[in-house]
Parts: sequence; structure tokens; C-alpha cells
Amino acid sequence: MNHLRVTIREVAAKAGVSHQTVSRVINESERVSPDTRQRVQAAIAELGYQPNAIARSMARGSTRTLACIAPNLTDYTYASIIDGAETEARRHGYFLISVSARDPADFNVLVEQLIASQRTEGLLALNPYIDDRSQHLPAGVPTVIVGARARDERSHSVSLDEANAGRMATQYLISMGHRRIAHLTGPLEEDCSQDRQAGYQQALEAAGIAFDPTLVMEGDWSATSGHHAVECLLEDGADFTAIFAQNDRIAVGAIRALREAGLQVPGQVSVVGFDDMPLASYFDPPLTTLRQDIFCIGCEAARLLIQAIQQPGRPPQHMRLPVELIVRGSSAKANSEQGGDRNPQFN
Amino acid sequence: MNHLRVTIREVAAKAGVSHQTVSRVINESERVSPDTRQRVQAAIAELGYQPNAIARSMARGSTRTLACIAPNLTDYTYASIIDGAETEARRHGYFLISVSARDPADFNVLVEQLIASQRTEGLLALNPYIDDRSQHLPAGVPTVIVGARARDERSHSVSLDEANAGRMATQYLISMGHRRIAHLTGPLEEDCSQDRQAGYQQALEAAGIAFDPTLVMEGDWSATSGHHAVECLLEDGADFTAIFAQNDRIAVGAIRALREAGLQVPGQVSVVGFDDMPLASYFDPPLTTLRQDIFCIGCEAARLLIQAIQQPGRPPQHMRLPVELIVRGSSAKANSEQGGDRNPQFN
DNA sequence: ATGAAAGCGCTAACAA
DNA sequence: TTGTTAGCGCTTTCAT
Repeated sequence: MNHLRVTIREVAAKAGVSHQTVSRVINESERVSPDTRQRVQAAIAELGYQPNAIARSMARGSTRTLACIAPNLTDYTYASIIDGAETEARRHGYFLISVSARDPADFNVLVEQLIASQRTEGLLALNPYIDDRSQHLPAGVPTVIVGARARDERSHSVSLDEANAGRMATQYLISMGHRRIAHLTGPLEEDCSQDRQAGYQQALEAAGIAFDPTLVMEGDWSATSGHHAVECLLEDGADFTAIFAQNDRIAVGAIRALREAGLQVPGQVSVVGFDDMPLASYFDPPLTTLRQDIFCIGCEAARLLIQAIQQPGRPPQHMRLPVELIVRGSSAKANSEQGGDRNPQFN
Repeated sequence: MNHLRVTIREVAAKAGVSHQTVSRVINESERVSPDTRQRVQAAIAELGYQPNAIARSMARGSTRTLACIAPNLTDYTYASIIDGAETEARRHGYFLISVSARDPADFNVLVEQLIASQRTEGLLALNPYIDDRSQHLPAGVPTVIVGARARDERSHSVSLDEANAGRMATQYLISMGHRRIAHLTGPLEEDCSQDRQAGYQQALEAAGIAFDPTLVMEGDWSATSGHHAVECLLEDGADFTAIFAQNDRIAVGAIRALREAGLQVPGQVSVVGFDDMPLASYFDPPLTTLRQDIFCIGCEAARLLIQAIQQPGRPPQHMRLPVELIVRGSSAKANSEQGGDRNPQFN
């Protein structure tokens, strides 16, 4: 096997044309006679010629590659967004380089290596921290923020309608007769956690229920943090008949802790999660949760980014996708004899 | 902001040196006087110069980019391998382009676009189908097969010691007194499913238990397929006191189906899964499973691939990583009064 | 220690 | 319709 790759000029020589004509053929230009095209294509096939993508990027000044920076690549949410974005990108002839940034410093290094180096033409920033002093988005490069609010005048964004989602979950629990609703959040430095909490408070307010900050516990999205939050709540003698958890893993951890304390779900405490992760319906009890079309978020983000690349002057777009409440077994009507002033752990 | 990026020549002009000297500075060559270096670095900082990665790739003939083709990017197993590989690749100065190939045709297109176009220098093929007539690995390009056996004389591979894992799970159940052990596999066209099943059969044989093909059900890795497999087994009146499922999702589906049939887990049927996925310990009952260090598999795969790129003549390496049995609540000793000849569905 | 010249493989602009 | 000439921004000889 010939290790030296065949170039456009060798094809040209073989076909008896100039290298430019070969270029026209591989770029599907109309300005080539059918006969010439035929000969060039034959030469290409015979030599097994493949255009060199880097040389094309160089000559065109366009790499047809996007960058995606996420906190990690394994969380189902991030992985799904990336999968959606990758699929959509490829439909448009783009590739996606996905990297995980463990911290803001890492994020900045990656922006430099991927964007400033012009290796990629646009950036998908998944769930960046809101503190813009620690993470620097590149100026002058198309950027789509996913899962958080845009933080400047240039960036586009795609996210859920988080506040509305928070309201929906809370309203649902209120409609089931719950008035003491604990709230287990993700890291409050993340936009989505803040927005979901805002929705939670709005729903309480709308129902005339006083917001009780002692019922709010911050977590880190892990089941362990949900478990711990409920332990703390119970230790403090908190009084609640329902829990709204900001993701399904927190919900699952919370349910475990409730069980360990001898509380029944949903008999004594109802639990609502968020995400509708793949096995949400296989937990015991099956999780009531807010479903987001996470693959779609990734697709839309990639679509927006490619539009931004191809139409530079375009004003920033901000997409908000809806969520859907999926009612399963982890939530139920509040027990009427179980008053809001009795601590459920003593039932 | 100047949209036209600053080049090496502008830096050179500003520093009063040739562009080549700037090149030496950014490539950390020794052959530059401290004084010149200083001036160049000042000019770089002042102009905000960033080397163009594509031009460097072009000039060097090396893109420092790897390709990773996976069936999808969302399965926890694939996502973890990719995360591990990406992290390791970056430690070595490489980026990773990850794509999902929905079918073998897609796989071949991607190989062409990513490898043959010389956009990437090596390939990580996750769990490719064993049928090598449908998926064409590139010749002459460093390749590491992950999660399957190497299919040619050139490719490297990283995978679990699947057969041994299958034996371990089965031996464990046998040691708990089970003799009628059903086996729920993944798609049998995948190497790992075959190998795990081989281990299962070996363990039975070693224990003098006849292999009963009616106890083996093929699935597609989904919880639904596990659920369905158990339904079929029960409908057929199959006789078993334990199940070895080839992944945790299948196990979870199986447990659901057993419950629906009124069977207790692990009271009447023990279940062992595979993977130790993140919430395995949060299911009811917590899953007994085989844990694999999946992030490590990704790291090793990337390490091997980069070695293969940097030392072309290197003979193919084949790494096999161990698994670990994690005993939790879904498995228990076989009920002595629950004979091997009674159908558990009638208990 | 530094600079000049020659490409890497391709596309784009202009000629013919 | 086709060919010629210049680069793209950098690295790599080879001089000096």
C-alpha cells in the first residue's frame, strides 16, 4: 500500500487535465464538460483519490467544524445534547469536536485552543457558569449558549423554559393538595437552577403559600446530594408533604432517604423529578417528572450555530423549549388527615 | 474588533524579525536569543496573536486530531469511554471528533470523511459489529477497537475480559445455590454478548450443569428488551431461580417483569446485572452487578491509539480489563425448598 | 542566531 | 470549458 496519499495533481496528470479541473469536478462545479468529468472521475476512482480536508479548510478559510464545551460528556443531559448537535451538524456538513471542561480555567484554555486557533468556526457552550469573570466567551465567534441564559449581546441561546417548568411542577403538587413543598435544587450558581427555583416561588406565591427558605436545599445534581438533602430536612424537623427535585437523580436519592426514614412515597410524601431520564419509569415508584426533549435542544443549538456562521450579521436568537409533565407513581394527592403542620416523619 | 486574524508575519513586522523567528518562538525552539524571544513574545501579546491550527496541521502534515465512531453518544457506556478517551487525548495534545454511526453504511461514510480525508490521524471504533463485510476499517490508519475483538492483524483493541466476566457472574449465582440460571444477552452479533455468553456456558459446564438454550434470551440492551425476555420466559413456563443479565438496563426490565408476575426479587429469583451504571444502587432492590472501569477503558484506548500513531511499526496491542463483582440486594441464596424443577411463576 | 525560499494540497481569480 | 497564477498561514529546509 502506498503510504503517500494521492493528490489532486496526480489525478490531473492521469486524466490529462489541469489540477484545477479536478478541483472543479470534486467541487461539483457545473463548468466541466461531461466528457472531462468522466475521465477525471475515472482517474479518481483508479487512484483512490480522497480530497485532503485540511488543505481544503486552509484554502477555503473554513474548517466546517464546530466546538462543544460541556462540563462532562457522560451526564445523560449533556450526552443527549451533544448527540443531537452532532447529528444536526453532520446533516449540514459540519463535524463537532466535543470536550469536557472540568473548571472555568479549563474552559478558557479550550476556547483558546479550539476557537482562537480557528480550528473551529463556532462554539456550543453547554451550561456554562453564570459568573462571566471566570469563563471567557470568545468575541467575534458565533456562540450558542445551551442550558443557560446568554450573558452578552452577541450570543444565541437555547434552553428550556425553566421558570415555567418550575411553576408547572409546583402548581401540579399544589393542585394535588400539597402546601408544604420542599425544593431540592442543583448548584444555584447555574442559571437553570435559579430559574427553576424562581418558578417554584412564583407558583407558591400565586397559590398564596408563603415561601419557606428552610424547605430549599441546594445539591449538585447527584442522587447522593438528594439523599443528603432529605436527611438534613428530616433532621431539622422540616415539615413537608411533597418534594420538587430539580433532576431525577436528586429525586431518586430523596426517595431513598424518605424510605430509610420510614416514610412512604407517595403515601406520605410525593416526589416530582425533572428530565425524564431513561429509566425514570423503572424506579420504585416510577418517577413523576418533567420531560424535556433534550435531543431536540442539541439539534436546535447546532442549527442556530450554523445559521450564525453562515449569516454573520444575524441578530441573536433565544430559543426556549417547553417541558411536559409526566405523571407516574411517585406523586399522589395530599393526605387530608395529614395536616400541613405535622411533621411527616412522625406519621 | 479586527475580524481579520493577525498572522505570524504581522507579529514578525511588529517585532522587527522574520516570520520564521516568530515560528521558532511559538514552537519553543532553543535557537532564539533571549532578547529576540522577549520582543517577539511582546509583539504576540500586544497583537493578541494565536497560531492558526489549520495552517500548522497543513504545514506539519499532522492534525493532532482523533476520530471516535460510536453507535451513539448517549449510552452511559459509550459516553464514558468517549469522556475517558477525550481526557486522555487532550493530555497528549490531541482533540477528538466523536460521531455516532446509526448503521454500517453510516460507519463507512464516516471513515471516509474523517480518516481517508486525513482530517484525523487515528480511529477509535466503539463496539463495531463483528460482521466485517458491512463495516470497513481503514487500512494503513492506526485503529483501536473498543469493546470488541480486533478483526484484523493491524488493529489494536481494548475490551473487558468478557468471557471471564460471564463466568464470574454465573459462578457467583451457582455458588449461591442456583442451578437454573436464565441468561439475558445483548445483540448476539456483538462480540461482547457472544463472549459473555461463552463465559456463562463455561461456568455451567464447570459446575456440571447442563446448558439449556431455552433459558437464553437475546435483547437489545434496553430495559424493555429485558422486560420482554422475562415475559417470554414465564409464558413458556421456563424454570429458573436466577437471571444473569448482560447489562443493568436489561436487569432492571427483567426485575420489573418478575414483579409484575408476582415473583419476589431476590426471594424467588436472583438477578445479576452488568456495568454498575450510575444509579444501579438506587433501584429496588439495589442491583448486584459486574462493575467495569469504563472511563479507564477510554483512557487506555486513546493512549494506545496515540502510541500507534507516534510509533507506526508497533505490533498490535490487545488490552483486556478486569471486572469486579458488586454484590447488592438483587441476588440471594437459592431457596432450598424451591426446587429446580418447579416453575417459579407458580410459587 | 537569524533569514530566505520552498512548499503542504487545495481553492479562487483571472485569462485564454 | 479549461488552464495559469497566486495565495491560505504555517513549518521546514538550507543558507548566512
